Amino acid sequence: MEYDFRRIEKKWQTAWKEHQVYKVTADFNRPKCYVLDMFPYPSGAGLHVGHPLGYIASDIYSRYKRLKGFNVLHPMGFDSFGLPAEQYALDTGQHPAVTTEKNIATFKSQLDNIGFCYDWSREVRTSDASYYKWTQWIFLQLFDSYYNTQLQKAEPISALVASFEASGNLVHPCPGEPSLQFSAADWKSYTGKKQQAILMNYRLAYCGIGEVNWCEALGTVLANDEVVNGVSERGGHPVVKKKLRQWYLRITSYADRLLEGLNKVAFSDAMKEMQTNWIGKSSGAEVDFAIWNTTHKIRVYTTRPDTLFGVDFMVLAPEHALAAQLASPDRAKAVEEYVTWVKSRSERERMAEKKISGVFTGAYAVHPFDPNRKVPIWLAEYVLAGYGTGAIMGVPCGDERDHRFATHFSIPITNIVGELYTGADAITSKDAILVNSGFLTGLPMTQALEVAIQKVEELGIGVRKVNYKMHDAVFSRQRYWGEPFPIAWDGETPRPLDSNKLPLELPKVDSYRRGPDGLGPLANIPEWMDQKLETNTMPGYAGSSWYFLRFMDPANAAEFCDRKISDYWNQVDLYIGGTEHAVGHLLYSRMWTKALYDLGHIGFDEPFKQLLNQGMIQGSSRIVYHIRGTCKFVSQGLVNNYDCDPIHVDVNIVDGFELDIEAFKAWKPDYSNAEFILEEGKYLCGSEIEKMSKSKFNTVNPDMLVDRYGADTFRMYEMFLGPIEMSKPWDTKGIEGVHRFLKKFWRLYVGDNGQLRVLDTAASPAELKVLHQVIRKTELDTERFSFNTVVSGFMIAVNGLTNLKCQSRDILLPLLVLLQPYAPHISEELYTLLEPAKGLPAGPGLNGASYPVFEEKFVAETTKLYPVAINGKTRTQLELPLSITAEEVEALIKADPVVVKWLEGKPPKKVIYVPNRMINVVQ
RNA sequence: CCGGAUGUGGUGAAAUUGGUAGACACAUCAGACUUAGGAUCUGAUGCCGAAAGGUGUGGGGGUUCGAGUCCCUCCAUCCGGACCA
Repeated sequence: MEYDFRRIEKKWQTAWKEHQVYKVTADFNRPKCYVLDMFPYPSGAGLHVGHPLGYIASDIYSRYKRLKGFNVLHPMGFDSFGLPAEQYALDTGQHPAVTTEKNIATFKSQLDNIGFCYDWSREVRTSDASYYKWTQWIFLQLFDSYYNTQLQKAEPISALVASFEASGNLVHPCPGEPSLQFSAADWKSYTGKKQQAILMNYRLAYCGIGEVNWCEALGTVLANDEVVNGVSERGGHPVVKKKLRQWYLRITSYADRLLEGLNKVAFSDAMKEMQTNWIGKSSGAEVDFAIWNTTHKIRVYTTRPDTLFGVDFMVLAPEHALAAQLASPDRAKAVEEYVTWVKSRSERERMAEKKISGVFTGAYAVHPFDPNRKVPIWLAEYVLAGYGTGAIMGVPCGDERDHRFATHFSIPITNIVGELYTGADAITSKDAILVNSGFLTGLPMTQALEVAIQKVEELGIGVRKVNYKMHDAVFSRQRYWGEPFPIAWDGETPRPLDSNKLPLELPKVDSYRRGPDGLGPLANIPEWMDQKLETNTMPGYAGSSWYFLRFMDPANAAEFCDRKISDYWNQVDLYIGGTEHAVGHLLYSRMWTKALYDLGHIGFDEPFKQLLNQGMIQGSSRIVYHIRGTCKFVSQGLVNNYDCDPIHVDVNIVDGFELDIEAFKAWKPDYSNAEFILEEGKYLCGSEIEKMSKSKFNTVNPDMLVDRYGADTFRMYEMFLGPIEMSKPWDTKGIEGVHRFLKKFWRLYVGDNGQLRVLDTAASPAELKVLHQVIRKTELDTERFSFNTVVSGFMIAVNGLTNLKCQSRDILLPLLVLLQPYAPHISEELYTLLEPAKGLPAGPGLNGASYPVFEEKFVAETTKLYPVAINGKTRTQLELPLSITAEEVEALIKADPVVVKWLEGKPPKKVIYVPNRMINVVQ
């Protein structure tokens, strides 16, 4: 009987569903394990082979942990709010809820095909009102809280009000407006409106004014990467910076805890580094520079106050409040032109720009330590308004960018490091001894740093300052398909809705066009506006910042999650997803977790104990070459003879590199009359490794592979491709090898006649050795997420057992348990054949089996085949007992004919013997 | 530009602490069985060479008895950079 994967897989998927095999409950007496995938956005394109990579890994790990006796929570849901659905609605008029529902159905059926062990009874969707009710509730918690810097934790805003009433804001300086100071009496004298405005500067979720990339023609706000050279990527319409009222999360208050928290989680060093760099903590000072002949001051932030005497110019961000005012009459026009130009550029473009640009304002600042020194003030796009104070002091001698700037604009450079500086490159090290630096001259820079800061503070022209590159997260979008804010406006003051009014449901709209004045589409609804409700919606990361909590208690109508239950399931033990979420999603969910912890709603302050990043599966595109001005296509090897354009062709109609010509003609009507110039009777395509995407026709649908080879083959092949965290191109060809393995595995149990081959005969030592080797490998490598080597381990074991003609139940039964996490269907089928009384539905099935225990004695060796190297090059091998002594080895080696030959009769200088490793003879 | 990652046969890759480079597969070639093969099985397969042997983990340099692995340096590719999710 052949391995009939189609019958087997359908049968068990149905049975597992019917018997609710994967349903889990919080069982407080059992050890738990929470394994989570980053839930997907259900795009209209459906799953391609890149998506399931992480899901297969987490499924294997979940099943493995279950066999090891853990109560495993392994849920799945959908991040179902988002822009593509809204864009699709704009284009086609279909409601996002409808397309989203359809897309989710596709995703689910595709996922079910692969045989995942999700507990679907726990499914959540961020766009369901029953879910976003709690997203809104958490938002209100953040709105109603502030960060107590004394206690380093969030507290209800009522505690802050009490403190204001007792002692003004002395104890709690304002994070949003540091210069704000008031007494208890002041506070009590303020109007309610003013009090609310002050509290807004403390709230963890707050309202402010922000700049966005506004595209009038598209009627929408664009992301940085959707803006290219000042115009929209789609359509090429002009884009301008527009000021809008925005909601923010005060994530900067958590910056230090987000940094410290990295010490208690098992993320990769690369991931920790990325988050650390994103937070970008630095320390230094803010220093005021007076402006020549005016009363204005420019405040700069610098991490290198020790180089203050090397200041040769200042640069303001073109958006800086003083930028326009500073320009001298003769420079005004140039300044204005420059500012206009920069405003059309995205932050990304500005940072990536290699060409140096800038404009002199005509104004000068006064050097803070030397009132006679005039420092020219420039504007340049390399200084960003959002970082630090939006102004820098230019020290060309000590900073590479400043050096390039000074050189480009021929600004004279002051040397403060002496001979080290040759005029060619900036000296960025902190090791130099300062010269030409007033009271700092003669000090090493590291010491001067401290001296300079003290002097700055002493003179009252600045303060010591810790700075973060990270800024508060914009939490509102001028979009439709997102969570509405539970906020109603009372004039200028936002009022939270009562939590018993939640959820504030997203209303149906007739049009998804923007509202007036850059407001979101909700502004088009009269009933919405009548209630003065907020017209923004929340961003994509709102729902995904806490979904791991809802999975624990998904149906709870009274709370976002029962505390007893979240205490049990606790942190996610293993979180799997792509590095593209390295900073955004992970930092936001870490912040939300910390805030919920501070407010006493959960008992842990890091959401993810361990993080595994899967690599991206790239597409391997296929290219055909169209001869310009004809309907002919030329094979890849002959392109040089023709004038042709490369065209992406659907990879699914190419076998390896050979194009299926008939399929190509049928692919698009334009090509029905195509002619081909072949080489050796074939049309060969070119190839290119790039991101998998529909537009490049290089996506491969898992359904097709599951249909052709089965889910078990597909699962194992995805793992077999290579290390999970590595990016690699997809190549369908290799799947045959894994499929052959499963057929071979099947034949180990079932003979050609369809009879079970398994007997109750005792296992031989050789068979036991194979079994225990594979137990060890599977266990060790699954624990360290080296799934690809586990698959080869299985292949080696099956090759070994086939050669040994193994039929012993003692070997073949435990082997099924080992394979189950990787290939659950074939394992379940064979298990039921071997153990009819324990298989479903009579018993718990393989899911209830327990993991085989590795025993060293079955794999122990007494000898080792040693490689023998002469001067580091392996020349021969020698089988020696492991118990042999170094003296004995040396004697044997000196007598060995091969060794003697290579030494040409001369005695060896030294024999290096590393037990159980190798032998090296040094001459 | 900034940040992160990765470079090993024709291809995907493997290689506890530095210790036989290329396990396991794909592809290719040869053979067996077969009416047939896109089934199955056996063998070969880094490169140069008839062989002996030489050479080989992106390039260059270093440490070491010994380097894919450690150090320095250069190059290439991929991913991310705050309104795509």
